[in-house]
Amino acid sequence: MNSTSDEIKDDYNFISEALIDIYDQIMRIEESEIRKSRFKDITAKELHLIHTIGLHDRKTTSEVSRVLKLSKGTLTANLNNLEKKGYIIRMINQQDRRIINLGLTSKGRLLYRANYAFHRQLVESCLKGFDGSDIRKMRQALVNVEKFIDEVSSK
Amino acid sequence: MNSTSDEIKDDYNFISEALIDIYDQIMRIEESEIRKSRFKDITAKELHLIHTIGLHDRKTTSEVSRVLKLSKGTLTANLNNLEKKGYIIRMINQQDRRIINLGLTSKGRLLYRANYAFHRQLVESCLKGFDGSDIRKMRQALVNVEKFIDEVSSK
DNA sequence: CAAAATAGTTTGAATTTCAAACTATTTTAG
DNA sequence: CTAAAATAGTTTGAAATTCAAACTATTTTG
Repeated sequence: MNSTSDEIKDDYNFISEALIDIYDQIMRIEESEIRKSRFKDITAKELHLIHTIGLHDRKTTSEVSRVLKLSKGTLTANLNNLEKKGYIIRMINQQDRRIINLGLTSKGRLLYRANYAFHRQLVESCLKGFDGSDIRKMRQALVNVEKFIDEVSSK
Repeated sequence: MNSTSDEIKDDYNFISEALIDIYDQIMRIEESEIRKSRFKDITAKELHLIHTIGLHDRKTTSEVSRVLKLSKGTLTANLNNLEKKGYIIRMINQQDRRIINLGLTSKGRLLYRANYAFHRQLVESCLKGFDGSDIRKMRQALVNVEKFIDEVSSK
């Protein structure tokens, strides 16, 4: 297929505008879907934190605060909330007792999987009708964005 | 090109995970780039608000709070901040003097354009090496996500 | 083994948010 | 035509979120 430069420019604008709107909406819908389920006490931010803690990684508080770019104090507060609500557990590392390893409770793991399923659904709907080569393109686009982000942040 | 079902499944996972990370990073980098420029007093949220107010729309406070899903009180507070910092103006609507129409000052318009340029750069880097038909696919993917979001929110 | 470094928590202040009450204005219904 | 209802936006007070700095407990280093 061929395209004039103007048509492509128009696509760029469309994509740029759509991206801004879509992300906002996804965050909102992700939270509201979760709140319709048995996990009514969870915010989008907490979802993100639970996703970062992950199923089997036993990450430390410092690791998580570095990844999420939250101060250690803020993360402690967030973890207290999630612990109170029964989603996460703190485990003292027996090799180095300064360190807390983080894990999900069974409730936390259920939530993780529900959220993961939602993301999958979203990606599947996004790529509906795409073949293997289309999907590879999509992947490439994301790699490009990651590269762009790296370049901008390291300059 | 041909792909096995397993390869495709792997791509789905990659895309799903990448999307989660990327959004977070974009927000952060967007703010940090803006803060390196003459607009040092602006947060990512304020950037989003300025984008929503837009260059020429003269939206009302209610419209903006509906779009951004912020309470009217919260929006009033945000607008006060941006007004104090010289980015926006409130204009009393002379047809209906209850209504405030919102506009950007020249400083606000400069910021809008700088942010817009950043988004364009991002999208351009994302689509580097893509031809017209690839780009159309990309557009389709976003339309698909929008449709998914609409379906989920209306069900 | 004492000093420095590290992991995580606590503290106090600043910011952001919301819902509800409030003010000003316009629309509606009798 | 006017009193009541509705609407647009602001104010208020409380709750939640965040951060940096001080702090506690533990481990590493010299």
